[in-house]
Amino acid sequence: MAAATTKKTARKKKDPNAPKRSLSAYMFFANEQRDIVRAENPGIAFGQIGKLLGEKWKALDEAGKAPYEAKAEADKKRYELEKSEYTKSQA
DNA sequence: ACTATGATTGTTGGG
DNA sequence: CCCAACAATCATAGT
Repeated sequence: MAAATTKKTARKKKDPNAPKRSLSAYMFFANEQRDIVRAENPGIAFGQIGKLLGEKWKALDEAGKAPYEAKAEADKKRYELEKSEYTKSQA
């Protein structure tokens, strides 16, 4: 299997203005974990961190995700704004 | 109306 | 520079 291109996230602009998307709770969570996990695991490889993070992510309680979800919400609003322009411009 | 998809978001670390 | 697991997202299009 040489061709491991796996173009899952093939950057394909489908929208004219492409308001992009909003971040995910994971993105905010990762922002903190990146500091924590990596701090506790100095020199940890991305392969391990990725999986380890995911496990911990779900290991968190609702309250744990709360701050991250909250950020995701705020970010979504950010996207809404972009979309607003995008839709307007599109019309 | 509903569903399914696609595109995107950000992290890590190295060839 | 880009990729890949990891998770969420969630707006849009299509039927």
